[in-house]
Amino acid sequence: MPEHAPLSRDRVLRAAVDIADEGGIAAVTIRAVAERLGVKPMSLYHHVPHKEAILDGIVDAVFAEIELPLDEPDWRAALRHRAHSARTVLGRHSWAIALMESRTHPGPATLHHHDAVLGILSRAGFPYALAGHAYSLLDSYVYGFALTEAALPFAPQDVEIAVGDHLAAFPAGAYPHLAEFATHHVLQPGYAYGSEFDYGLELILETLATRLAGTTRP
Amino acid sequence: MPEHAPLSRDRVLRAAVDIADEGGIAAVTIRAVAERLGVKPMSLYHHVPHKEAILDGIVDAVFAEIELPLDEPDWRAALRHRAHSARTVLGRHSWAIALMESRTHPGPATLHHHDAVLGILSRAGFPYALAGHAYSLLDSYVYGFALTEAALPFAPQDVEIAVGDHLAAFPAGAYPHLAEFATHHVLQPGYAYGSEFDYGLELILETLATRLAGTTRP
DNA sequence: ACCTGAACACCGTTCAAGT
DNA sequence: ACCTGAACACCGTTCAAGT
Repeated sequence: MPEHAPLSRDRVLRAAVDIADEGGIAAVTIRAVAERLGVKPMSLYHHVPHKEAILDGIVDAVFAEIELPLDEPDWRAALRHRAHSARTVLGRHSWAIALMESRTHPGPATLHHHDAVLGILSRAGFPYALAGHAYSLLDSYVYGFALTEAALPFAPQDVEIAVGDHLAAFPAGAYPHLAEFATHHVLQPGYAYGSEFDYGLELILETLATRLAGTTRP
Repeated sequence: MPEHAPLSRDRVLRAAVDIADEGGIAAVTIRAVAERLGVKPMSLYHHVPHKEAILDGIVDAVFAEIELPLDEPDWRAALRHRAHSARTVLGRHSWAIALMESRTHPGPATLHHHDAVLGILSRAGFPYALAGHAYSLLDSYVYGFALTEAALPFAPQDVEIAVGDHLAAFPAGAYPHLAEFATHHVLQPGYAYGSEFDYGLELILETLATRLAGTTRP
């Protein structure tokens, strides 16, 4: 049984990520992590100073999963790849989005991630100011989209039923634009919120390309 | 003393918001809310079914604070105003950003907010598809920026000191692009991460305006 | 109707004790 | 060195009892 491999910070973090994926961040308790590892709660404290460190650690572990195409010469392709990967990873571990807000101790994977993205912008010839704009805009968009997607009041696959139920529960005429938008757009066959991601991403990348073309490094 | 006004769902939610503002979302416990209201923990259950309902309620209360300029004829001005207000409100209650991810029961203020934004887009002549793109993009950006800003590993006012410390703690050369970007841009006088918000917002609004000009309602 | 005391099954964490 | 049992000060919530 791999359960009895020696305990380590890494095994603690992996168990915590698995528990969060299955039951949300609230399910991550010292006692639950210990039980999954076949160990007593107190044993964890020999590998991790306190629960906060576990939370910092699993956020950093999530960042480590995001792919960074370091050998991609085309900056737009590289940033597109990073954005898609970030969205996939954050979709798989949606508890991590909420956790980011309160974690102000970036780990090595997080710092490496930021370093790599700045490297892509630098090699593409973005002046510092424009690189700052680009990074802020792209990051905000990607994390924000993941947040919005996670907060949808229904699972993406049953939009029709869920939105229908929601609308039926509304006081008649209380949210006219919402009702109109739902019936004429969201409830139409073929609609999927997820596909909005690419529209926004491409709009941002295209506009940044235009602005890059109009500058030179100072 | 207003402490002895009759208890109500509203007073419970207001107390919960105040506690979250002061001590973060973890400080919001049934017992703490009760104590602030000068009442015993069990009394809250006569006005709120369980703690989850308090969390749903305070997220909705935060949405209610965001200003919606319903009488502004210029759609860009209206959306700009909404975005600035959302950012201010989410900055004041940064715990709410994290909470949004797990709240899938939108309250009346949240629904009214979405309805109003869709109304602005509709009156501006956005076809359904473009309205969907615009809303997704703007919302993702605004929430994502608030999230990113809240997650900064230092208070905005002491970037210089904090970033300096962080860089000093790095293994030499471990994050070269980050170090270069920090010394040549972030640490320069006059830099403030907060001012990135307007760059991204205006880029999005401008590009949406261009795309709106190229469409007609189907 | 609204409020509450006691109790239950949980938390994270300390400390002293085991190997 | 690594692991653990017992204990402490907390949680949210049920239930029966008070006004």
